[in-house]
Amino acid sequence: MSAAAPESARTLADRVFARLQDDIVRGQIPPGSKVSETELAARYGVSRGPLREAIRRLESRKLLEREVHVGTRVASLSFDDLIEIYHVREALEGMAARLAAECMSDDEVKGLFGVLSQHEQQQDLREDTAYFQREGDLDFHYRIIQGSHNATLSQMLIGELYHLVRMYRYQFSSVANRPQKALNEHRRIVEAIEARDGEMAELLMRRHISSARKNIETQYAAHKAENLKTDQ
Amino acid sequence: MSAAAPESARTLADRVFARLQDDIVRGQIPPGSKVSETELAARYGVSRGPLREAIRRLESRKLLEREVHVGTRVASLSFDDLIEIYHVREALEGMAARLAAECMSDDEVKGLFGVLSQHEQQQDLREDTAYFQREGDLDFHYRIIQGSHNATLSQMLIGELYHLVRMYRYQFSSVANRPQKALNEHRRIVEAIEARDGEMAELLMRRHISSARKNIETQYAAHKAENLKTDQ
DNA sequence: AACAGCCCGATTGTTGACAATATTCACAAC
DNA sequence: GTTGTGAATATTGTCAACAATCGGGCTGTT
Repeated sequence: MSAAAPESARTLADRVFARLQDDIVRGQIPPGSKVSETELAARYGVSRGPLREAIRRLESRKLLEREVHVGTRVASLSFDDLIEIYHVREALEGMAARLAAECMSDDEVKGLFGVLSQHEQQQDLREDTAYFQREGDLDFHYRIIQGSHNATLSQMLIGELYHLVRMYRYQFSSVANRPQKALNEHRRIVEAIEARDGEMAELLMRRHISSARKNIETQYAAHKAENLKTDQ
Repeated sequence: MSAAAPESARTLADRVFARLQDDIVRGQIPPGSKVSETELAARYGVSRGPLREAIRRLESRKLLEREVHVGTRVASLSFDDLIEIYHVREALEGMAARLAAECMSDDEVKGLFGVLSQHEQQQDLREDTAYFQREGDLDFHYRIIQGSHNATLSQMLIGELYHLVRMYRYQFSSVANRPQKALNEHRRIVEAIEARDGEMAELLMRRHISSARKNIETQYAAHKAENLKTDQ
């Protein structure tokens, strides 16, 4: 299930935008591959007009890269790109947690606890927590972001950055590999929000995301070392 | 002088995108006004195809709002929108200052000092500092953002948010009204960066932007009170 | 054999015409 | 006077054809 269009959008261009975005994020179209307009138009049963509008929008979201008179290719995230994204996430989601602590309604906080205990139960039930954790992790972060009641912030995180993060996760079949630790961190963030302690919520969220980033960085270092070894 | 296209872009759609964005930001097209595609196409001497692509991209940047089968209108920033943007700026530019302190080259730091003393001189020369301060302020912030060496971060701030901020400033003929205080804050931020103290740089930058936001909020309150008075 | 220049095919950029939808205005009914 | 219905109109959404540009391959020369 994807977080695509509200309901099948009213216009062709919007629909093809949603479908194309989904195909890119899920890796149906290989990252870095060149895509032809006529080919895509045929694939989605659409003329090139609406398709080009969709392409321009996906270009704005950094999911496609265009070279004038040459063509469009699917974005391919480097590790460096991902690190950049995590720095931005740290800043933005930290602020989101702070605002959520200040602005969330009591009902929203209750819902947040619900998500939390649900994830903890799934954690108990299954040893293979990775997959659930992956989507569950997004659930949790989504809720807090929306809880900030800041549409600009939500748009930047959910509307722009998260597609890139999801694409990366599909691309590298990457899963959260410290689920228990993450769950503990989640709980403490929620507790700070419940206590309406914005400063603490921000601090904890930033640590949470910073940890994830450092985790990626060490994986990257290991990966690079591995490649060097096999290259020799 | 605008921060528009690198040089007259290669394609019509790109050119009309840059020109239309400039016209919107500078208020040549009144905020909130409905714009017709045929009208715009005539205005820029372009057919509707490229124009629609430009519109989609400006829609992504929140400079245009579209309603299906109804039309497109120029975005009109509310005070609430601006407050939202300043919260995001606080988070992102705080992170930018931190990264700048860690990543900037010595030359870049030197250039930052140059901008600073230049602004201080202008401040000395003229009592009417407001206008210079407006562009100078952007200069300063631009430098630090680029100094983060984080393209994603730069794109979000310079490529997306700043157009909205600039549009707002044109819309309300708003100028920084605490230039001396801002200059002092700028200097301390630069000093923190020079000392490679990322934590301090972030803290100071966040305070700096937070002050600006609170300033706007009080202006807003005063504005609202004024309106209530005149309405009665 | 290597390289420069040119031509051809393919793809993107652009256009104008056609179809579908929403707004508007007039008119009639209550 | 207001409200609801309907056609007319203007605007957006979509399409297929045309023009401009790039990349690759061929040929000819050195």
